[in-house]
Amino acid sequence: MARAAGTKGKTRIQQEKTNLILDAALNIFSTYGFRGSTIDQIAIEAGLSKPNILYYFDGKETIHSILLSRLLDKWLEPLKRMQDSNDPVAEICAYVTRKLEMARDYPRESRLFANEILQGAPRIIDELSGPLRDLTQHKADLIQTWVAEGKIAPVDPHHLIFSIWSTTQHYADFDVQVKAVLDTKTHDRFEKAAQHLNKMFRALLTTAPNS
Amino acid sequence: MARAAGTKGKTRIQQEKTNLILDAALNIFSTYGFRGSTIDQIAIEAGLSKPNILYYFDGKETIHSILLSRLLDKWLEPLKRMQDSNDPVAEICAYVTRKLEMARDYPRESRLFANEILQGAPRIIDELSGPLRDLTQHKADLIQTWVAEGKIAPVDPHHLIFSIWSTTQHYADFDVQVKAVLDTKTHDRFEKAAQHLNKMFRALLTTAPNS
DNA sequence: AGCCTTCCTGACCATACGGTCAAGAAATTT
DNA sequence: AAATTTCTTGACCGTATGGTCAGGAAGGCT
Repeated sequence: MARAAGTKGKTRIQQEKTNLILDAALNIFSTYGFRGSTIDQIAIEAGLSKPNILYYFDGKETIHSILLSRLLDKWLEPLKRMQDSNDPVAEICAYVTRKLEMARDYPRESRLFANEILQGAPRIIDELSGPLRDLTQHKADLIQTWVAEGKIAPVDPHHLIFSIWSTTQHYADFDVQVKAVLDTKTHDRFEKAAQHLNKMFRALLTTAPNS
Repeated sequence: MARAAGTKGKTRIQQEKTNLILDAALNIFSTYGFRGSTIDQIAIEAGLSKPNILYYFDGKETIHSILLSRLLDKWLEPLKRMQDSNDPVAEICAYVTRKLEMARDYPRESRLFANEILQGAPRIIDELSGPLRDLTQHKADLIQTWVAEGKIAPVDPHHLIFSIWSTTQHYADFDVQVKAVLDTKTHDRFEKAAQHLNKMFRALLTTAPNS
């Protein structure tokens, strides 16, 4: 009988509980993946009973889909904001910075997404082949014009984007490994990462076309 | 009563079956993660019965650990092979190439590893904090000497290594997304990736120290 | 062939999990 | 305060899953 399918459905208590549940579910799903998570875990995390969870949502699958669809909006936003500019290098570096900040501030979302992709993206393959592909193509075209105009060094736009995605999300998805490797000096890893990535992409984009 | 704990245990039939099972298990575990995989799935994949799987291995957990420990050796090898050289840039780029080839030729291993890390590395955190950390530190020191000698541009060795790991493994772990975004022109993605990554890391390592 | 070891499986068990439901507790409305 | 709606949960159900076991089949050795 799940009441609140949409977020902005109804009563005050529905608002509170649905948010509470979705937040708890995000913790669990991002940590253990879809199959690795149980409704009981989510219930405990949220401080509610299992039937109470099922009162607000139709089922495990539904909760997961809601989290995924919410995520995708937030996920594409930094790329959307990359626009034409007189200083493409700065524009791209700004995108890298935004993406890294997302990895720092929304690691749960990053891991939820990574879990889904890793396991073949069964629930969001359509989003990937549709909106994500279109947006990426659009921005790749933009980058291509920058290359054509000689504003940045020649570069494969799609693979540039892949490099940005992978390097930034790495600090969320592989955080355990990053911390294990860096060990004690782990506090400023995001600042160091920002400097490094900025340097790397700047170097790539400003290299002389020859060689 | 699982007979063959080690690979090189016993009879011909044990050899064949353990290899068969481990291969099937790698398919399943790398696709669905540990919790998302079932012994029945592995059994079907291997063309054996569930009790037969349990005859050769103590349990689901054991099979998974064996795969993980095997993986780690293979995983660290490309980095181990990065040695001091008169041409550090070539040395590092060769490492990038080797790593990308591993992503291309051993995507299952890459995904198995990624699944484990993503979910907090519960079963290999000791390996990360021990051998992986030591090796990484050792190679970071090597890179640092190259920087000190002015042979490569100043760069944070650890974050350089992270960038190499993330960009190369991306083509295995996020292959579904890569293919969805590239769509039709997907056949030569590894060649294009190799060119792009080579260019990127070469640019980073040969940039003039100023700026 | 006969004997012994290795290999294989159907049937079974205990637990975990997703999900349901009737009935009661809180809110909210009148 | 009574009536109505919303919220909550203990008990329960069917299935899936990891794992066991006794007994039989197959392979190897003399």
